[in-house]
Formats: sequence, structure tokens, C-alpha cells
Amino acid sequence: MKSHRAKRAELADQLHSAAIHLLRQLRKEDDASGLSAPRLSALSVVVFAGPVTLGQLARAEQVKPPTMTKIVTGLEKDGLVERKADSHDGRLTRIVATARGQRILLEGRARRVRSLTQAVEGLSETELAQLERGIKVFQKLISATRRQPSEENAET
Amino acid sequence: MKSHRAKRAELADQLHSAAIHLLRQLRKEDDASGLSAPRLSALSVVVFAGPVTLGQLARAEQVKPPTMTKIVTGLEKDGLVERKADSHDGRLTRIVATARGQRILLEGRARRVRSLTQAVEGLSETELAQLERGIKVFQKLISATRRQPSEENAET
DNA sequence: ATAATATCGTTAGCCAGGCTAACGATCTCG
DNA sequence: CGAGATCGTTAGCCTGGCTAACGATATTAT
Repeated sequence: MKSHRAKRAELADQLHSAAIHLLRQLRKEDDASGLSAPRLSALSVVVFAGPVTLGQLARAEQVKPPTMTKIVTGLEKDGLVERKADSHDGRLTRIVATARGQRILLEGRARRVRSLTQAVEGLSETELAQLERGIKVFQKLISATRRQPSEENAET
Repeated sequence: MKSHRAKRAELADQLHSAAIHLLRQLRKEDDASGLSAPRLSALSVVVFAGPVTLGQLARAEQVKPPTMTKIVTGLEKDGLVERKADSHDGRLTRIVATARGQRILLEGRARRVRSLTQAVEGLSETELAQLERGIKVFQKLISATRRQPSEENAET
């Protein structure tokens, strides 16, 4: 029998590979939006998290403020977001999505989800149930991974 | 009750999100290698696919030749790969990994797999079985989504 | 055999998107 | 009010994408 460890390592590997292939596929859908990945992602936060300051946006996207300044400037030039002064704090810049920004994002999202959803439509009820349980485990796995720093010499 | 379609779309969405979070997590492990994603990926091809020409490498990474020239030059400066002239065709540049390049890559691979495998170790037998079946469905899903079978890249 | 063509990698030059350092404007608190 | 903190921008650098153009080499046609 395959050892306990080997089987689990193999599963980890398959999962890893599957995630890579899935996202590679979906990226092609994103290309159709005409927006780069960083812009698309930032726009998504603005659309769904409402008006947001530049700093919040930078943190959400795990990027430094100067980088986010560039991205927002690009989105603004394309008419997808607007900068609004905050009435109570003059240091803040509130970023809001324009109607066009919302439309573009939602269309892209629909495109992205469509191909995956179509594939899901092709599953049997049994497979669907298996997928559902698998995703739950998957999610647990991810939160478990997050808590493992895996630093070589964290000892002090 | 939730409609047939809605439930499947929701699952597609969760799967999408889970894949994103997993890869985001693993990228942090890659950072420890000191190599950027494009360099790491290119090095991986060189290590596992043996000596390759620059053009092959560019195609494998889905990048144009001038871009690959830059990446290879960077790897070469770090002493991870070497350019060798082809004895039969003077136009070709063969790229080979140095011992150091191999070592760096394999260490990174081990790091990457470790965190995920550790997480898998924490699963119960039941969860493990669920994950296993889920992954099978997941893989079927991906092949259903795929349209054009571009050149495979040996992702580590 | 040589001329035309095709292929390969590089160079030059552009752009987006990362970063740090430094700064001006603004707010907050002593 | 003044000192310090916070926020966003600017400046300047790097990597990694691209296209266009080119030189060197192979290949093919004449």
C-alpha cells in the first residue's frame, strides 16, 4: 500500500497543478476585458467595496501606495473610476467606480464565470456533491496553509 | 430553494476563489527563492527539459523571444544558467542550468510542496477521501474548460 | 554556386507595474 | 500654536512585457 505520506503529497501536488491550470484558463477570459490583471483586480475592489481610499485599496491589493497611485491614474484615464476628495479629511482620496467601470467589470466577471459554470453544468449530481465536499476541504486546507509561516529559523 | 443553476454557479465561484487563494499563498514560498516568478518558471523549464534553445524556452513560457532574452540574461548573471553555442546550427543558443541553478530550483520546489503537504497531513481520513474525489471532479472540469492545448509548461 | 529567403537571437525603444525615498498637505494631539 | 503622524503624490529605479529592425546563419531555388 502506498504510504500515508506519499499519498498525501501526491494529492497536494495534483491540487496544486489543477489550480494552476484552472487559473491559466480563466486568465484568457480576462484578456477580453481589455484590462490588465492589476487594473481588473483593483477595479473589482472599488466596485464591490464601494468608495475606498487609495491606501485601503493599496493594502487590499497588497501593493505600495505609489504603485496604486499609478494604477488608479490609469483607470481614471480610461474613465472607469473617479477620485473624490473626502469632505472630512483633506488628506484622503476616495476612489469610486463610474457607471462604465461597473459595467466593464460585471461583464468581465460574467465572462469569467461563464466558462467555468458551463463546465459545472456538465457534471452529474454525484460529481456535483463530490465537488462540493471537496471544495470545503480545499477551503480548510487553504486557511491551514496560511497559518504556517515555514520560516527556516524563526527561533530566537 | 436554491435553483439548480444558482447552486452550480455558486460552486464555480467558490472554486475560482479557492484556487486564487491557494496560489497566492504558494507564491510566498516562491519569494523565498529570491527569484521572480518569470525567472523561476523559466529556470524550471531549463532544469527539467534539459538544454533548450531560447526560442523553445520563449514558446514554453508563452513569451516573445526578446523578452526571453532578458530573462535568460538575468538568470545568467545570477549564475543559474549558461548559454552554449549549438555545434550544428550557429543560429541557436542552447540554455543549460548550472549546478547552482538546479540546486536553487529544487530547494524552492521542496519549500513549495512542503507547506501544502503539511496542510494535507492535518486532514482526517474522511476529509482526505472527500478531497481526493473532489480533485478528480476538478480535473475533469478543467479539461472540459480547456479549448486550446497550448504547449505545456512544467510548473514546479 | 550563388542569390534569395527564412530562421534565430539580439538590440533598441516603448509601456505597465513593482519598489524606495523624499515631499507637501493635512490632520491630531500636546 | 507647534510638533509629529498620516496620506497621497512625485521622482527615479528596476523587471518584464511588446514591436520593429538587424546581423548572422541556414536553407532553398535558380
